[in-house]
Amino acid sequence: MRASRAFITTLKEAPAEAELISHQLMLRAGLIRRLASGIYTWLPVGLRIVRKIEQIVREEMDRAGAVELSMPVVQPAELWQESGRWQAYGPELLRFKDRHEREFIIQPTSEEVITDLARNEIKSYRQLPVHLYQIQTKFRDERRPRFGVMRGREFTMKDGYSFHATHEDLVREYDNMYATYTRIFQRLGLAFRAVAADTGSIGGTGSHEFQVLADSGEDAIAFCPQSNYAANIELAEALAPTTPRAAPTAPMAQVATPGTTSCDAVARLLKLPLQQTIKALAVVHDNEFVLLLIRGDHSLNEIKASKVPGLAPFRFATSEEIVTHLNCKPGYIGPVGIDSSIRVIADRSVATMHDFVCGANAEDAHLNGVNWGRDLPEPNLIADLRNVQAGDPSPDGQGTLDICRGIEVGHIFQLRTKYAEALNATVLDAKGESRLMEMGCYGIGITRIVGAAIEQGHDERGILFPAAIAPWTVCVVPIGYRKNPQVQQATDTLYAQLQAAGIDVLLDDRDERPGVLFADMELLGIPHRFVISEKGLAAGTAEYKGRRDAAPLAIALDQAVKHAQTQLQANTVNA
RNA sequence: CGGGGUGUAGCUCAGCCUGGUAGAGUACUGCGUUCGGGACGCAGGUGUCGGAGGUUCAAAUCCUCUCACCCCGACCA
Repeated sequence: MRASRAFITTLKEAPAEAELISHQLMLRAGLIRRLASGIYTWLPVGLRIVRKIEQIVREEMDRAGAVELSMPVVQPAELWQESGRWQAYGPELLRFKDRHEREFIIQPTSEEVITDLARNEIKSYRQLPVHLYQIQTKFRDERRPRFGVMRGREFTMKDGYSFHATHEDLVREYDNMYATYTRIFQRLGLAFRAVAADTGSIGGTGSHEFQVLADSGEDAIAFCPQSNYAANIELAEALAPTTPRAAPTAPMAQVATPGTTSCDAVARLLKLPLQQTIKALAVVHDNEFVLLLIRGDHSLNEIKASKVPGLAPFRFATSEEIVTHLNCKPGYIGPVGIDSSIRVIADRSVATMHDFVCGANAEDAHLNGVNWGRDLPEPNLIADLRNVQAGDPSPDGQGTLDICRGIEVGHIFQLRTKYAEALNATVLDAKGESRLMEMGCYGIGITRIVGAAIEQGHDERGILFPAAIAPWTVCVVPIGYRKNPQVQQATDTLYAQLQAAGIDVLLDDRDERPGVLFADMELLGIPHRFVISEKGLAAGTAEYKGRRDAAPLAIALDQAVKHAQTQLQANTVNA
């Protein structure tokens, strides 16, 4: 393609709306333009990237035995009412009425429609397994759209759904998808990690997220360098300390801590390690006031807390409620001397502490040297309540955990019979008996991948796209294309040769100074560049430079195509 | 939804406090010079100052309301 026809609309400065580097670069490179909050136009250059990602996903899904279909973006409310998600999904589900006052939604996913299709079309176990997928526009009315295309409201997702006669067969397909997703993200040229994920209301272990590793990611990942363990921090188990609780060595004493409300500040005031303090978090479940105890240097994992039997759903108590139940302002509350009707749930690490520090339930005061059994009753319940942190033992017992951040770009999930049950999707088994179909679902955030790839690959000059998803893999930049006939002829020849070799090449024929051309090609992240100049032609060479290379290389003109092919080959192997 | 912030030329922003002719850079158009790293000169076009109401002789500027957008926290590809 010729750059003069490609609708390249780059910006020197990033619009003020963008905070994240990938968002800034996408705007500057002219990949997207914002239409409304969380809603973007994909400009021609950006769309090329999206299409390349889609194509890789499509090829690998097809290779894995899935078949593509397309379901409507607009779906009738009835199916969503039948599944219960009309109520459960909440305000993120965009609803509207047609001219007949009938209610509709714009799909955030398509479990209802696919299950409806399956129950109508699939009657026998002999028709199974089936795996159907689509690459479609989704809409989720996010509370807070941000980071451009990484958390937009309208986005493109590949969503696949598989149907099975048995759970064993679902597990087989789940493993198949795990391998397929691994291939897809490898082909896309991304550094990623598959991590165990929360299965929410379904339970069990059947869910993995595929996370692109990036410091700006919204998710925290706990992984073990010594083993294969990796999990979303929401899920990663914090093991109970192996050393038993030590005997008390000090009497309990009240100490004055005026104006000192955080564990950190208390520890500094008393010159004690933060690990010796306890923070009490007051929550309310179904009108019951409950105290959760976490070690001072730990943070509460709300997902874990909401899984504690008899605690979900919970919310944090208000200041007024805290004063009512503990007769003390927040900041100085603790588990000692409280009404015995108040349940105390302690994190595993708290349960083995001794001689610890906690709030005294009196303003400007804490207690030091507190010990379980002696100064207060044993906790009503001991549970895993905290987020793991770096240095914690790995749950698989094979080393210590480290923490990194990631961007979720894929998620695979064993749905089991949740939707089949809600929509009564059954087949007859070999004995002629009716059985619910087992279901899996598998998502890939196509448009999010563009942002994630840029987040992972950029420098001060712009984007560093992996060759597989770059808008063009090679560009040819002539110096003096419109002024020097020799340059023009040599450029056209190389361009034609590269095209004939099946390479996706961009010829920058724009009537601009060389600096502008170089700057744009680098901003766009095109991985390979040839420069044709009068100087080079005199020596019979073109100049080659990889986007990540420090210095250019002179290549004989008749070797240029071969050189490009070699570079692309190397690039593919790397990816 | 709670907290913070911003709306002035396509883009980045100044002007607002202290009311009085709407500005700069960049981008755009024309001409000339320049041409291997986002050139230079000259000339030119560019705005309902987010919107509505109010105060005032006079509002981008002060007041009220409203809308949009961005950032920080609870959800998800």
